[in-house]
Amino acid sequence: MGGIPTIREVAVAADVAIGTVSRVLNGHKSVSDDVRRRVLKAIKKLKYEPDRVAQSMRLGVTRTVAFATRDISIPGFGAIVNAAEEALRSNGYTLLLAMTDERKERELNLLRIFQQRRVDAVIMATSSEDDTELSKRIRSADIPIVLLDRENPLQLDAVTLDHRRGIRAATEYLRGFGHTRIALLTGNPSTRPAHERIAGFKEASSHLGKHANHSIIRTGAFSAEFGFREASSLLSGATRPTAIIAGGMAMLAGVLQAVRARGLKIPDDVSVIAGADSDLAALATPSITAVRWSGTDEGRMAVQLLLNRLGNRSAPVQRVMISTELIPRESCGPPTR
Amino acid sequence: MGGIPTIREVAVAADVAIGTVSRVLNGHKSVSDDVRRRVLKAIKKLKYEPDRVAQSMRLGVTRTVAFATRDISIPGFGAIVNAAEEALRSNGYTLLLAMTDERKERELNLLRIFQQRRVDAVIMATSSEDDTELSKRIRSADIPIVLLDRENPLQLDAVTLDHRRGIRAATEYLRGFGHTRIALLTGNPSTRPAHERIAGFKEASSHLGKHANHSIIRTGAFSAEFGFREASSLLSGATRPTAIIAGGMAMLAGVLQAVRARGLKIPDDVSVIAGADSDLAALATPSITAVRWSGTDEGRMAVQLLLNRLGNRSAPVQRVMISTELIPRESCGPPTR
DNA sequence: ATGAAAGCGCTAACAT
DNA sequence: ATGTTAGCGCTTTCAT
Repeated sequence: MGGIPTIREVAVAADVAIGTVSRVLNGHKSVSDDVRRRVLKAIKKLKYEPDRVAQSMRLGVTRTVAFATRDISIPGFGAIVNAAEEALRSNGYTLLLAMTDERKERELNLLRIFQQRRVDAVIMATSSEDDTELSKRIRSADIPIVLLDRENPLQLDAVTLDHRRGIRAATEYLRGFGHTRIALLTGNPSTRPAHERIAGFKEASSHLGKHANHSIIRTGAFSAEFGFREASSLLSGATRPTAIIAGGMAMLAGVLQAVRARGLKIPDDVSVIAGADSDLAALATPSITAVRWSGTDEGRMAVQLLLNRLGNRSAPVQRVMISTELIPRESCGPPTR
Repeated sequence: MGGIPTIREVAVAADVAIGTVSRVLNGHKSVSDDVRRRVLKAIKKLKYEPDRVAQSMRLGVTRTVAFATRDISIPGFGAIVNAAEEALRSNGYTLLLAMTDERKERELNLLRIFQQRRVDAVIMATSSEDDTELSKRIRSADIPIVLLDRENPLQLDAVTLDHRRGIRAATEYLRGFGHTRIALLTGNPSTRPAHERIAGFKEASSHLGKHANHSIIRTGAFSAEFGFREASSLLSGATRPTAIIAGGMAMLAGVLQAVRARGLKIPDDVSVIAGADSDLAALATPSITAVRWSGTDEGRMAVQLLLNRLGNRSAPVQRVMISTELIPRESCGPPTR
């Protein structure tokens, strides 16, 4: 009584039964205009707000969706989350955000938390697609899960990115300048964005004879640190690559740093392509050629799949691929050695 | 029975009363070892996970905190949210994220949603500090609110940033090169980060005579678009500024774009300072001098204040200011006209 | 140490 | 058209 008003207080104030208040709240037909008015007035007077927790409990749905991502501070993820939150909110859902830090323990832990909180669905990019424990936990979670740029487990809905085509285009673009010693830096090949990039990279070189193909592939992580480390080691080697593809969302910063630390000029000494677009790529001097896609579409589509799934739990698996395109800028030119 | 197991099923499986299961779950002392073992076994066997929704309902606390920000895709906000989520999670809380889009309607709407969802507290940066309707709603929300880089309403806890000192240092730094025609671009002066930047800017010029001070201040928004628009107009004017300070998180990109579009060189034609650090500032060529602070500290501190408040609702208002520093890089030099 | 039961705020099924 | 009530899953008080 002193605290937050409940439906009961509204009922008393309007002199009706609580069931009637509930009916008004939920727009049921069979309520007389007079009663409806009285109830509405009482609601306004008491500043009553329905308790979504109680509703969740009663209804068995929370209208809450969890979004688990590696690290929201990575440029690019923000746009996805932004779009997802907006799509979710306009459908009456609320977004719950959690960082996985790309650590399996955390993911497992988060899955439990999501389960306990009874979220209606989750959107996530797992750290690995072939860890059996993780896969098992994911499949046995009886919450709909939409994978983000992952395709395993296969029975899950997923929105993926066409990295393969993007990196193939990037590689062909570099070959067009005459590059043969091209390095691709990317993440753990057990995740889709890494192995698809590798696939696209190889496809672009498949017509080449063994002797003409001096491709270098370094895998490990999608991070800026990894990009810096690998680019540094590559660039200081005797037969350094004439072009580098930074195959990760956050990787470009590390690669640029390494290039700069070695006093090299882009594109004169080394050509660079970013596997994901960003402010940095667009506004660096020289600007960096990049593989681009719409993070907004990605986030929106994930929510779309989710909503579909929530509407029909037994519908067939949904798979949507977001297209990518190469945005040529100033960071590529012919090799000079 | 077919679905998710409840405490009741665990009780049946362990052949005890549900109250006893609850006691085991919550680590109460008075449970015999034998019973505890049986209960634990039943929990494991059934893969029982306590329902946090039911707990919330019973306990009147959700262990959920809402974070409302303008746009999570703005570089800089990610780090804050990241830090906040981590701090929150390690304290058993879950983060609920929502975008305000810097629109009052949305903020009002979000406040309602947060109230309905019975979040325990909210962290937010409001779009305005002097809108009476918004202020009233905020003060009347009976949820603890921690302001982020805002200081009104005054009765709220807040973590603020020392923009004043940062911009004063930036301005003095530019004056040290001999600049007199310096432009400050920043957001709506009704918000703290804008008026504090303006204050710092003015402080750095206060010793100057009227005739020697050709400062230009343009306010409106913190966005890249605003930065682009204002920098463009300033740069194409007859008496263009010799230095520009981009006083907003997302603004640098717009300013750099404008400079580039006019074919101007930094720092030869115009010196540039960013009011917030970013990958872009650090790795642009030339790299951009920036006012820097720790977003991680900012996010963590907000959570700290929240936790304190939750521990004592009637404690005095808490105010913490995060320090800033100027990171000199390559984007500033003497004016050349 | 453990069981029984009330009750958190709500919706929906059942009465009238 | 409206009132009454069971019950969602849990914690806690009160018995024993």
